[in-house]
Amino acid sequence: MAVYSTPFTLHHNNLCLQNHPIVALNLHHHRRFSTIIKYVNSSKPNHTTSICVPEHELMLMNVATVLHSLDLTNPDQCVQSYALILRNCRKLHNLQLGLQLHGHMIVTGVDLCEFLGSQLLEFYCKLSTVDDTRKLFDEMSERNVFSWTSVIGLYSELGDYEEVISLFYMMNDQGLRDYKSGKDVYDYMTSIGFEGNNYVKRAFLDMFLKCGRMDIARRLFEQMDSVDVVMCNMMVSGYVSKRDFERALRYVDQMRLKGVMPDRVTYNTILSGLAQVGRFKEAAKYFSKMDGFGELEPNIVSWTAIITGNMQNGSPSRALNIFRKMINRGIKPNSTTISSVISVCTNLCLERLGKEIHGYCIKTEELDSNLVVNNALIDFYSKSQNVNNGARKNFNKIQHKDLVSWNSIRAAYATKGCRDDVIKLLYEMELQGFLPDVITWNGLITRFTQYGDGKTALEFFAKMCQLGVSPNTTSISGILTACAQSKNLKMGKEIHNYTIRNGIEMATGVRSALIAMYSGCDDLEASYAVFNGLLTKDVVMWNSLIAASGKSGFGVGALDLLREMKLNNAQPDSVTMISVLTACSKLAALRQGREIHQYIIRHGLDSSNFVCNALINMYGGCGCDNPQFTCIPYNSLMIIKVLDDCVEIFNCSLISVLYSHVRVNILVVCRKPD
DNA sequence: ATAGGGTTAG
Repeated sequence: MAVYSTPFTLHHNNLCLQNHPIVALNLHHHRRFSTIIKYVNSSKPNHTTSICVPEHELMLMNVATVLHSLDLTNPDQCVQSYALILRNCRKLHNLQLGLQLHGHMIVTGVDLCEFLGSQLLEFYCKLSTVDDTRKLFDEMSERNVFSWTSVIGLYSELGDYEEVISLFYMMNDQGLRDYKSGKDVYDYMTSIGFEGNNYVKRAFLDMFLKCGRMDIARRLFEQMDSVDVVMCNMMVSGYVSKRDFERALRYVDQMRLKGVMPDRVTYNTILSGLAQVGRFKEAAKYFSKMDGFGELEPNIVSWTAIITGNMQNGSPSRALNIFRKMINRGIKPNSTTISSVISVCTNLCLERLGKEIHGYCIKTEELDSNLVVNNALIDFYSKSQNVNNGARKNFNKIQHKDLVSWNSIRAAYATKGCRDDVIKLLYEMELQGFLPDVITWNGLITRFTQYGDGKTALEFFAKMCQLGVSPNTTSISGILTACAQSKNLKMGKEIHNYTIRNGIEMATGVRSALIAMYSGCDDLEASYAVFNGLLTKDVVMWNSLIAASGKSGFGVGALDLLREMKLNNAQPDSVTMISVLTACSKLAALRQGREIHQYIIRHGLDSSNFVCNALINMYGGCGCDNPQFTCIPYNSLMIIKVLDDCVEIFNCSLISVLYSHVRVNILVVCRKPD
């Protein structure tokens, strides 16, 4: 593991510090102290001691010793000691000592972190006055679920339901949704027969729905004396988020029976749910139902739901078409629509359109200053290789940056392979109080791999593990690709073992990455071994092995696999075609290439531009000149024509040719030469 | 105070 030249202290990992002399000394004190506390707590104390010294005095004496020996340069150890004493003050009902300790904490300036704060608060809750407890709670800068639970529990015991609910809303606002503390409060309130008004019930309904406890939510909903459209929509939304559209629709019927008419929010909820899972036809049905229906007329939310649904389900060009239709209808996009469309531009490498939309944003104050829009723009400029004048400018513009902003700007530098800039940004971010998450590391791993620097990608993977961030399947696939890229078979094998030990080798993405890793490290036999070891072989696995064989120069094997695949009743798809065509190209196997071409036409796989490009490549690789292209479908010929024009007129390299309905609309995306 | 659409990895 390389040592960074820049300061790099993202976490206080104290595990490795235990051998440090000062720390060891402190640990010694800590252990001694723990023993005493354990002894004080013990229900059967040692007779000789307990007879002559009362428990409280013993406690005081030893606490004083510990406080004097606290090593203030080791915050972690201090926190542990303070917390331990506080816990025991609580158990021994020693208010005075706890207050003294709080005073000591203020004097020494120990950081009231989430953990210590929650311990101190719990002490105040149990032993001190409500006012003092509340004062502490309000002044605490970091609150975790335990802190909220303590203070909510306090008010619920006092029977101050208004305060319980108001704290509940505050907790939800801060993004802390804790099912257990909510359920405790709820159980407590129902147990003493407190019914609560509809406001209270609505707050609980919200909580149970967000925790996915449909059973409790449903019971609560049925107990309501009266329901309004908002509460019905909450139920519909709950089922939609569970992807249970049938029940969601049943609630729509039910609300009609109760005399509540579904509104635009009801339809938008269902619409967006369907669009998010790619059920566009049904979504469109609801959309057209709303169309021309006065109050239910699709609004910006309805349009945006359809656009993002298409975007997130692999149809970005369709998302763009819908966006254009929306603009033509005179509907003004807002920040939500814009950020989604910028993401489309990023994915399709639509540089001109992206810049046009950026221009539109600059003219509108609301869009220009929006965090999410600017985050999307950072990524857009990063993917179009414009770091300093694009991504960085938007990053600097953001007043209150969030983790996404930092992740995006770092990825921008990673795209260019700037390792030092990335490390500097990690350090700067830490100073701002943000910790890197799994997306941070995955972003760095994949970008550095794409740049061709698998070594740095591996370095960040190690750093990620060292900091205790658990790798997920994306991290694993990424790091396997990095191993292939840097031909690091040893590390690749280690990762393979890791996946087996942790039971994550079953994920499709990981399996195909394993196959690609071994072939990339020139061990095609191992790729075959992984494949043969699979119990079920889906088309993705076949494609992975075919691609691996082709790339390793074993084209004959790739063609064999295609035959074998058909015999095993696996249906080849367009990805299969691309791989086998590449193999044919390398083998100059024109006869097989033509056969595959026939297969492509028979199965209608020629609508993908990638397949067409592979066909062009195959005929070219087999030494066919232009006349031979007559056997290529009409759309490919057009692409070639456009490609030639492109090179001739603009003198640029073609990176991607996109078309939805080729005869009608061809879109060529170009990149200036580097 | 309560319901619908958003950005970063793959």
